[in-house]
Amino acid sequence: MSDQRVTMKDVAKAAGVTTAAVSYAISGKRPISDETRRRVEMAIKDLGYTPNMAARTLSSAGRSSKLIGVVVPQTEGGGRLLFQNQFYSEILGSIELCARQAGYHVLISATDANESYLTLAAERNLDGIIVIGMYPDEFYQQMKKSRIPIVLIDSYCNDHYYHNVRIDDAYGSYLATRYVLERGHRDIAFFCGRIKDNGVMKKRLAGYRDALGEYAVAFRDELVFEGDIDYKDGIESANRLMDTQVNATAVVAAADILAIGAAKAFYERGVRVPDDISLMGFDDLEISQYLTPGLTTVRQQISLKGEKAVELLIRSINEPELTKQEPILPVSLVERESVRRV
Amino acid sequence: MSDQRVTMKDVAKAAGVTTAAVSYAISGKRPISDETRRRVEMAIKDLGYTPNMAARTLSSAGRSSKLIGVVVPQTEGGGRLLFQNQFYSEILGSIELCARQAGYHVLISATDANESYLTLAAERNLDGIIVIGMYPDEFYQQMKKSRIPIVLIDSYCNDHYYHNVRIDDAYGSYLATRYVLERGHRDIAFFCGRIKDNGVMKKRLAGYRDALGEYAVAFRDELVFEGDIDYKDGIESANRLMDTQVNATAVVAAADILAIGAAKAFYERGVRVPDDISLMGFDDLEISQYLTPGLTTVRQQISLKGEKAVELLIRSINEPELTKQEPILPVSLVERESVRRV
DNA sequence: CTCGCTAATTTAAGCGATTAAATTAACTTA
DNA sequence: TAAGTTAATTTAATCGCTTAAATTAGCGAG
Repeated sequence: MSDQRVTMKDVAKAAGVTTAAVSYAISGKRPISDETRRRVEMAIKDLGYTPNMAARTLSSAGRSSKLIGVVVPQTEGGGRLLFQNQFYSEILGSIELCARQAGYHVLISATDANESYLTLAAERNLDGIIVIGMYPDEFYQQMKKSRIPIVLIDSYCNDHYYHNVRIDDAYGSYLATRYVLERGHRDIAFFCGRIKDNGVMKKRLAGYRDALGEYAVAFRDELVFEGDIDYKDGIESANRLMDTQVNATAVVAAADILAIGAAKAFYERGVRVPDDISLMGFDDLEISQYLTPGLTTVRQQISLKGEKAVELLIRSINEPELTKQEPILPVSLVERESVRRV
Repeated sequence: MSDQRVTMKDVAKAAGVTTAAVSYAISGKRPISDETRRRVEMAIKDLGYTPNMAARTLSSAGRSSKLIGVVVPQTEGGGRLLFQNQFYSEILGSIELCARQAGYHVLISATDANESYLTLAAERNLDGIIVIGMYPDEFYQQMKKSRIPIVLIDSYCNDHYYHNVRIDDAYGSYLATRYVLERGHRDIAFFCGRIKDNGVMKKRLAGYRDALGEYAVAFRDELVFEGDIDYKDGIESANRLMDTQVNATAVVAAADILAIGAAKAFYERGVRVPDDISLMGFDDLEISQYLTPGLTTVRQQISLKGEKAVELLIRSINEPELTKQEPILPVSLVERESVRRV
């Protein structure tokens, strides 16, 4: 009702100056006498003034909204959002934290990969966007039209408009597979997402092959099980593995959730991990250490990925001419109990 | 560089009318001739015009930003955000989805429970806020000063400024405990968050007591294990349970993540679930069905919570005088393999 | 003293929309 | 045919802030 919001005008009046002086006192873009600054600060405090970002965004030159968008993929199936997956929520958490510390707010969006992000960017005057995951090519074609800095996480998009934050997927997978090989396994199945449309999975498969090669183990097509990257398809792959008699003694999963699904399927059929079959994950989700048995996996510092992405995005916002950056974050093997010597 | 954004002025010029006509054509707040509307629509399409929300928010009367804030708690420990917890990310996902469908965007924030939300609300002209979880009293005192609609999820805050969306926690817990009792258990431990500062946990404890009472089983203080609501404290409680010789044959956990932690601790010490001890959860996180054994638990439709919250918030935005609403969502028991007859 | 110079502040023009109020055009109707 | 309606559009003010340009005051130097 009567509660008009406190505006800069009110502050100006209270401090006995004009709004311009208040603005300069706040931003420090022009020298202001100590006396004036003091009075302005007092007035701000007394009145409980909060700048209105809409006005700030609108008013000339700066044109910055201090808002960044985070685009999270949706599962094709519709319904469940992919970021119900631990991985996405963890990364989202760290993005929010870092962004806030840098004075930015975070808008989330999980729209399907249409032009709608373009609209979002324009509509909300986004200063930048972080895109998590892989998308169809046309998405990247479209997206750059926004003309704002964009950082991709876990994408193998080559377009040099975009910055990229990722881990060394091939090496991680190589590590995982080597670890299993070192423990005597030779018939090693590989569970992964659809190689065709997922650069991350392509790399992880490559790492698996590299390790096999190093141990002179022939790569066998029938040991590779593709599917969606969710629990269900982990189960699905494990069942297919058990049904076809390929006799693998170990499974390297290209994602922890696939491993978790697989573990469940094995359990259901009385196949014990690691006694009857060894199981290796990739990601090290928070849950993975609490599974029974604990999942041996490749750790990537998920929240570090978020941090780096924000850092890079903000740098790119401030340095528009910054050329494509692609930091590669480290991975490491976390030994738990799901793989055993054969 | 030369890419000035397309503004309403550009559209107006292209359509040969004034911005007012364009605005009315878009909003439909005044009658516009078919001919004009057609020309405006064409111009919008041709130029690729997207309305600028900052300007829209700023310009008079409406004063709506079509932006809602979602406040997610931070763990006291700092570091890890609580919404890395499946529960929060799942609810966040559904909130985003529903909000978007209703034409709103979602700003996330996980600041510690200071006045900063107040600032956020003012700064960004938020139309409303959804607050997930319990906060200290002063938080609620502060928050209502924002004068915008606020929907709390899982809070037992009585202040009638706030709407509330929750489940029947006591009943859920009653169901869980009764289920365990029905299977012959009499020494039933209860793992939960800190009762003192968590209304949800208080209710769930009450439900546990109710069920015990119904079966004439005495409530024993030493069977209640409090802690933080995370995996670690699930482990912690289970270890304490095993160390003190209280000899429980079953554990009812007031949250799935507590149950998951407990399962891990039992596993580590060679105590088998459900053979040696039965385990009951609460929440039915997505992961719970994939645990080994599958966790018997109380399902709450997490995403429904999000949907209801958005629905209620938007209703409240449109009907400012709406009196306090508190929809209670249903719970149900999901039978899996972690509880067995004794 | 006056002139220039610097520092601090004010003036005033936007930013991109919305919207109340005024205007114009096209019809009725008496 | 003049007056009265109604419908469609324009005019112009405004939202809360930023910022280029103008103004003012104070000061040292010539």
